[in-house]
Amino acid sequence: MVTIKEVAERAGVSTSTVSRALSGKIPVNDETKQKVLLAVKELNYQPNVLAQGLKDGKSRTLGLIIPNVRNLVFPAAIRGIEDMAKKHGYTVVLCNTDEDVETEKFYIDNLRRRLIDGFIFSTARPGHEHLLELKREGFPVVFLIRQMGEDVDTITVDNYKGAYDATKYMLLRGLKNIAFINGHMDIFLYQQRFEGYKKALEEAGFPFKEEMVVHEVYGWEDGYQAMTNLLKKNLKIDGVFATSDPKAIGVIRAIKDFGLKVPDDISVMGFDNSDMAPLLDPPLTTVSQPFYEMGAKACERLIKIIEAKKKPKAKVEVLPAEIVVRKSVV
Amino acid sequence: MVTIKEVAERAGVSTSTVSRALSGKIPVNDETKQKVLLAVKELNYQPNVLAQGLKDGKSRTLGLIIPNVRNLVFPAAIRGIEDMAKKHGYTVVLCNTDEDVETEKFYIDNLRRRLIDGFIFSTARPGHEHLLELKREGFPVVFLIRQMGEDVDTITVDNYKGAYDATKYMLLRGLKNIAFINGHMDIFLYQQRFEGYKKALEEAGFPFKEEMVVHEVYGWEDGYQAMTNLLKKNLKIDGVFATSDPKAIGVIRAIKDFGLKVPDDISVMGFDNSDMAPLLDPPLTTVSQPFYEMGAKACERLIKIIEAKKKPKAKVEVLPAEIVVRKSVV
DNA sequence: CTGAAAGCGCTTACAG
DNA sequence: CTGAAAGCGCTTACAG
Repeated sequence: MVTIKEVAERAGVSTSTVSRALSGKIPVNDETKQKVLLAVKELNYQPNVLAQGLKDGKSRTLGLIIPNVRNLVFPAAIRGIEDMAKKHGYTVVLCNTDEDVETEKFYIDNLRRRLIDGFIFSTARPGHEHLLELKREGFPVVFLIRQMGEDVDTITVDNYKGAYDATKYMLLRGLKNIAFINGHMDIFLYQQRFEGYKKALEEAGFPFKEEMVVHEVYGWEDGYQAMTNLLKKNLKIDGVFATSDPKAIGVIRAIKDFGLKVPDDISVMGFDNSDMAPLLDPPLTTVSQPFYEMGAKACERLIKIIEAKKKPKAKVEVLPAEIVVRKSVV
Repeated sequence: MVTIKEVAERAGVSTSTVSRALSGKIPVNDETKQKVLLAVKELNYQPNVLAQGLKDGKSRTLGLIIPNVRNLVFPAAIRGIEDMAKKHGYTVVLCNTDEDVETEKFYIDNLRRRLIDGFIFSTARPGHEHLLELKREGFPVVFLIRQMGEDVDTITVDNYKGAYDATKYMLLRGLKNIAFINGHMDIFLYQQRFEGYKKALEEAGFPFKEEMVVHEVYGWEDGYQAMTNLLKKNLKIDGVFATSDPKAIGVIRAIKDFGLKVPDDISVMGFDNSDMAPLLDPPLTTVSQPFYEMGAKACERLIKIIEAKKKPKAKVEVLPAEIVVRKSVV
């Protein structure tokens, strides 16, 4: 790699001048500048980012910590982050934790040694209070999708209203016995979705029934199992609200395997509007989380925090969660 | 961050000694070593990776260049790479190019300035000869999934045999009119799959027909369109071999929308065995590429190249592509 | 406006 | 075995 020294020699100036001509922050005589720029071009000089980083303690690198890239919801978010990072000259390091706290801590440590400039986490949940600590230390942190309190900048969706609207929509379509297949209740967004569901039922005069609700369901296999169990209980279910697309996929499969039809016999509502939703059979009616935009916003926010002179006050940004009507609800 | 200087002071030795005690490569008196280790522990010292990198020109970071994370086939591969990188103390930067050469070059430049140690590319195809150049320069490079010649280390799958076997399998199941929905023929693996298809047909005494083959199809929308066009031509198709799972998804959708059944009226074979394949309706019979393992192997190979004293000769590793029988073929 | 010098946090060849 | 010094490639306060 060609270094600043070689450029300086070729341009007949000191390395300081080269540095200044390139940074643009400090005035340099125009003629000198031209000489430098010429030498830079001729040698195809590219400053060494590690050396720059060592100087000012920044690496122009962002850490993205998620449970698992293979989860349907992340690729779109990653893309949003990536594109925004690129636009601002940042690079992003991807880390999968499988929800494991130790793995998460390992990555945080590891990346801090690399002078990472900030983190985006999609892993917030009880047991991960060290993330709040990181933020308190003054380290740039943004939460994406999952929220934990109000003290960390967060990009999320209106999970309560999304679930409320979805349930109400199903009710309006004439469904009367709507089961609820939910995720882990220690994750805030699943609490909110549950609240939305309950509220809509209540307002419609059909208070929710314990036996129609299953929590702690994760992924499509689990969703399949949960739905199969429900089906066997003969509860006259005519609709299911699955609080994620993967769960909905398992639910639909279970209904079909039980010999019933979606939506003719049982309607299914998902949550996520992941890339797969339109490809299912029937195409999935679901609540949309705009993952790409959310990722882009989270990244933009993080960069703003990193580059701010004084840290702005944390803000939780709640985007609307809208129903995308397709074919899985009557 | 605590620096090596503080550790040295606390342990009452020089920074050189701290460095040596930690590296382990150079002998240090056992007692001294213990003092150092204690100080390291007490201060929770973590060496600054940027500073280390500046010294030996390495960053312990790998660049992964793919067309798009949102393509179904990549998440599993990424996970394999990630897990292996973590095991060896490397970090990976993810870059999406959308197949654009300029974007790819931008990332390569950008990452080289960050002293990236090596690259994994899943973007090889004509027009990307600069990747071969990179390798020729002595830069550690591995190709994943897509191959381009024999001069770069590559982890791929036996695309010819996979396609041959899949076609033969369909033939054996009694199918006689098998259409072929293919990707861009400038990508080597699509050439190979096409060859495999032709060979199997030929051997069975049904030489392939031009009107049954569509090239340049990308993604499920395209697959839908291609299949719809084929269907309208009334070619008595009883089977379709789509050379990627996304295309197969579009093909199945098109067949259903045409009022026909899969596999009763038309069988569909995919290629990839992506995470979605078992979730389709019907579950997709497809040729398996073991993405996770391929990613892990590519990463392992890259690290081996990076850490080798003298560069090993490039090797193209071809893994078997096996048929995963599910329900989309009679 | 420009150069020489110091320093970012490490590692390692050179002495001892 | 250990320390002082030099150096990795930059940037920037200090002089001029």
